Amino acid sequence: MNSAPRPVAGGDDPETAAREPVLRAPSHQLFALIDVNSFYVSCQRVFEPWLNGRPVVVLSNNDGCCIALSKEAKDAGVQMGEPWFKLAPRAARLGLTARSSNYELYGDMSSRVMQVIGEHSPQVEIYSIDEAFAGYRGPLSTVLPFARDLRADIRRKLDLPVCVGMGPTKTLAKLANGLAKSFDHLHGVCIWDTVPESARDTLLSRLPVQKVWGVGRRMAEKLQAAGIGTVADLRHADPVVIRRRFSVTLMRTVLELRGEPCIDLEESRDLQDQLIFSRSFARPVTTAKEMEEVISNYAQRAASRLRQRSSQAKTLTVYARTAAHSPWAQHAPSTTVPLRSPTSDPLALTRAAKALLPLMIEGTRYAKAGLVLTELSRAGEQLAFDLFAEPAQEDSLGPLLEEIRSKAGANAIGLGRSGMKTRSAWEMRRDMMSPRFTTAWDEVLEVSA
DNA sequence: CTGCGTAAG
DNA sequence: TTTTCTTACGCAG
Repeated sequence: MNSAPRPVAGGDDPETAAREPVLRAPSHQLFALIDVNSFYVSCQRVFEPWLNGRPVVVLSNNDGCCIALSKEAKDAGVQMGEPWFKLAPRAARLGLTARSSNYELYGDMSSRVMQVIGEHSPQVEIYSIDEAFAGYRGPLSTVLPFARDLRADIRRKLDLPVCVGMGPTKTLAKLANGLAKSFDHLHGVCIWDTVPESARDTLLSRLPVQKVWGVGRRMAEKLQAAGIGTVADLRHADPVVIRRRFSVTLMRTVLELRGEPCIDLEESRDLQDQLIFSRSFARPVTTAKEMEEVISNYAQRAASRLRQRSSQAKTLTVYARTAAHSPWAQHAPSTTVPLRSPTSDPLALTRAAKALLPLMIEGTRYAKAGLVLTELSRAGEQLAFDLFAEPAQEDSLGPLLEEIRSKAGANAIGLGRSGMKTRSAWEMRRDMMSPRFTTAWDEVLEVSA
């Protein structure tokens, strides 16, 4: 199912191949993995250039812990995931600057990055907010210039630093990207095929197996127990044995490490399987009244995401839970509500989400709540003979709310209690926000020439 | 099919 | 190894 087309060298068209057998340089299908260095930090720096060269961290929602670190912050000993309240006392001494995460800004910068990549390659798979795979075919001699040019272009157009790794498989492109990041003399670009054979094995026999894309901590432990500790060990392992003792996915990884492509470029996953909207609260929520406000708010934000994706949900799951290791009573109520017909209507979703309220235990200290929307379908497609299909009238509210929000801000309007302009106690803490430089007219960066 | 574990960034 | 959030996949039952 996931097997890739073998890379075709030169002309796959027999007629062409016969006519010019020697004129055509061998052409390889290669993969590039482009990845922005410390993406969130780099986005902040584009608009706050005085942060360049200084230790900077970006904090998770609620200003909880560090989710992005500049190189300088790493060098200063700041750890990924470190809670901000522990770091704050040392921050001044370290010269450390923190920023609340600003996903609007990152999302906007991300699409600009993807667009530039698209100008360089006809096949692009957006892999995450800051990473993309791109297909490349052409003679080996043009690969390095391609990668360098792509990197320089992103720097020139967006002022973002990226690393580019390339190889005959996605796994090797990932690996090469890691090398590009670790070795300064590579200047952010590494082509696996140009790494000398002798250097490859030395390199791989020093890399712990966990560095491989798809091998996490658990798998690394199991592999270690089987005597496979390094990437080189894994590459030399018998694929059949790996499939039997571990999994078919890991076998693909082994083959990919050997240069045999097994994982396709997925250019467009046109419809995601599910949409999750969940947030921890700045302060615990203990009453049904407050929880109603929370889930109404979440349902409306989930609805607008659904709309942005031109998608509709048939099923909604709503849950809340107490903090994982709190000394207080634990509770994790959750319920799944089948919706009458696929919808992205904020009213319908809000109504459904209220099914959580009777399951709550009044007085319990809930720390987080969320919605899971599943059985997604494209908006507009309706089941042929759905007797219960909602009339189109219910649909008109969503776009209206959207329009008002985009003009007046996300909290300008809402349904029921969630429409308050003043911030509620449970809402995210974002004390160190920088403006939304690229997406909100009233926060646009001012330039003085 | 559902729930759980693993992995990713 | 998590004090974040989101998505996906494989496996067991």
